[in-house]
Amino acid sequence: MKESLTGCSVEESMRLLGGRWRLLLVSYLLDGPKRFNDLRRDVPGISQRMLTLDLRALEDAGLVKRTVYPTSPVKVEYDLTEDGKRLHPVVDVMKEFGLWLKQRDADKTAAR
Amino acid sequence: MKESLTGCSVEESMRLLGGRWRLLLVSYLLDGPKRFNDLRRDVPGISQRMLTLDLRALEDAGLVKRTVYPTSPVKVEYDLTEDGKRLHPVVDVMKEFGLWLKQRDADKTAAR
DNA sequence: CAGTATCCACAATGATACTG
DNA sequence: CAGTATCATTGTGGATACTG
Repeated sequence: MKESLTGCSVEESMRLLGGRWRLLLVSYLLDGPKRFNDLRRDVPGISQRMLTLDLRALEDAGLVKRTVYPTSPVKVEYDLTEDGKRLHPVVDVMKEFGLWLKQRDADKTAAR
Repeated sequence: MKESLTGCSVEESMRLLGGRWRLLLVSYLLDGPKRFNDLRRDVPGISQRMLTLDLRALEDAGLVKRTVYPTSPVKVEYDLTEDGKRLHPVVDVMKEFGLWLKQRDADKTAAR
């Protein structure tokens, strides 16, 4: 394969996952299936609107599966698909970098 | 101040790297130091403005070092710092996922 | 419970022109 | 060559109210 394609695949990933919440949602879904309001609780700060939009985007990308149980009131479960589970290493590496970054900046602030 | 939950470090990373171009720029800088116009060529589609802004952001985050050689005309080199090189695994994993994603979608399109 | 529907603010990005 | 400056457009996210 051409070299030019490899660079663009980073862009490709970021286009899908680059929002503020998407990868974060995925990181919670790695624990197992979750309901809508579970995710609202897990991700304090996200609005209903963004939660819906990002879940839809992940669903459209085939990374998340939405299951509706026709109880009353309805129960909806979100779960990673097999494709979605491919994000595990992505989440891990982002988490690790984020932790390091926060630690570094904490040290920087402390040193001032 | 936000809570220091593990999940939030994913958010932390994405806040810094979540733009359209930043991680892509880093991926090219992993090859070695590059000049401004090298990067413009490497990343077709990026505007001068965004290239400047994102390089500044990465510089401010301590991930990229900017070196000016006082020749005429001036030569400016951008290079990853040691901290910036910590992004290598991030880039790798994003590249890998992006490649897989493009391949999957190509197959999907072909099957239509 | 799990959403939609609106409306709005602001950030991100782009286009174009100009400069030391 | 390596940028700035300015303006316009698009995208992202938030607030609030409402619904089956």
